[in-house]
Amino acid sequence: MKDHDAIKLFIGQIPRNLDEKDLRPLFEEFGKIYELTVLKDRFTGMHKGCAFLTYCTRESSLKAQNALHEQKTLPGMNRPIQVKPADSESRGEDRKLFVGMLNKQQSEDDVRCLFESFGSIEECTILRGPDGNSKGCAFVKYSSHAEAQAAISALHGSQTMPGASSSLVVKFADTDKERTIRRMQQMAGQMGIFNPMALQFGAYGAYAQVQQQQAALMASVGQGGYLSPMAAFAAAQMQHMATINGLPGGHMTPTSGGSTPPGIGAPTVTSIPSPISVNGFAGMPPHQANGQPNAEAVYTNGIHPYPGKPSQTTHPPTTSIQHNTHSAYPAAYGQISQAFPQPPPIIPQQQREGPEGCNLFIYHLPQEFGDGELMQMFLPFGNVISSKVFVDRATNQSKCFGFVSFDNPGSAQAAIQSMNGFQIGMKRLKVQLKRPKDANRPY
DNA sequence: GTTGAGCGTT
Repeated sequence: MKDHDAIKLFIGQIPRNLDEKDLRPLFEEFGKIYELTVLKDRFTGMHKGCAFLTYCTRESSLKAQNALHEQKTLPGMNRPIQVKPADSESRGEDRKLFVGMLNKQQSEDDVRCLFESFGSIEECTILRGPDGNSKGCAFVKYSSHAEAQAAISALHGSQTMPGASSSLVVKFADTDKERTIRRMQQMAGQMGIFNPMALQFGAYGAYAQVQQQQAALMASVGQGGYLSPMAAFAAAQMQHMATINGLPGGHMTPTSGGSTPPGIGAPTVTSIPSPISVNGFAGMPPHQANGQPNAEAVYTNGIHPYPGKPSQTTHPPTTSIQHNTHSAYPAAYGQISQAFPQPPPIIPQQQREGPEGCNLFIYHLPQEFGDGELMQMFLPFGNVISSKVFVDRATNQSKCFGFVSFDNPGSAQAAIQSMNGFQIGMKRLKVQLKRPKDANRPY
């Protein structure tokens, strides 16, 4: 075993013809070796002329470092051997902690008090915004990894500061690499790089797929059985379709100042869910050359007839799902991959609001709706750059209102036209432009 | 319950 505070060493300038067993004798005189690994090229497997070495004790590492680093040149090399803490070790990152969920009133001294019993603190900084206000987090650097680890064990989650929303967070600070990634993400967010497809392809896609299948099956609406949010919504749409087609049954009706939800006029209702809906792309309108959504294809819940597709047969549910899953997916994916030759990078949704006139306030959402369902509901009208259902922090329950932001005002207007007053269950959606923060002009 | 809180990485 190795000590918990042993140091991983980077060994450089070693001849490429030496492998682990050749190197061991060289290093063993300073102590027992815990691990020695020659670095090899990931692809070719070629010896890279360096290695990682971990002794069982910190003391051995230090001895080896002092005795060898830059001290001798191995046969065949023109530079002296390097023996130094690996990058992962002594950049400070392994003994530097990120502390979150602090009270914003807590000062450096307060934090020191909290952390000093676990080791000697080399550095303690509260993170502050430009205005000097604490961001509620800090960095604490100990003189050793072990001390830092001890602080994590003792303090992480141990208490909740007054005014903080959850318990104290104590963890190792980001490494350089992690920080770079974080920066890039922030930048991407600021530049408004957001691709709704990312969500489609991400975890939500699979979820939506199931939802859509359930919707297509139209299980017992309003009969007491639980319907998942999207299923309820999609089923509602279908009932709506039935209504406007003069078929019995729907209590979903369009209203709202004479505007009608899109999809009206789709003449045929069959039981075949569209390939797109089955794969979680329901509501993703075909985009035309002008980049505007094809409103006619929207909100048919996959019952928009496919011209040139002769099969209007009614399949039993299971069959239709399998049928679509297997045969139709490539077609849907083909469309997508044309639009995005490179798979789009998954960039976390960071941009909250769109430009003026692009942000909608939506009220009377079904209780079950989350961000994902909200986005699904509005995707047909354009590029949704964010969707947010307001949630009560205490109960985690939706407050039944939320926000959707588009990248252009036209989409927002189209969404208002179509969705304001749209009835779901006993409620009608209220869809309007979000009040600007500097709310001088009321809408 | 009616207009984007918050978990924050120098």
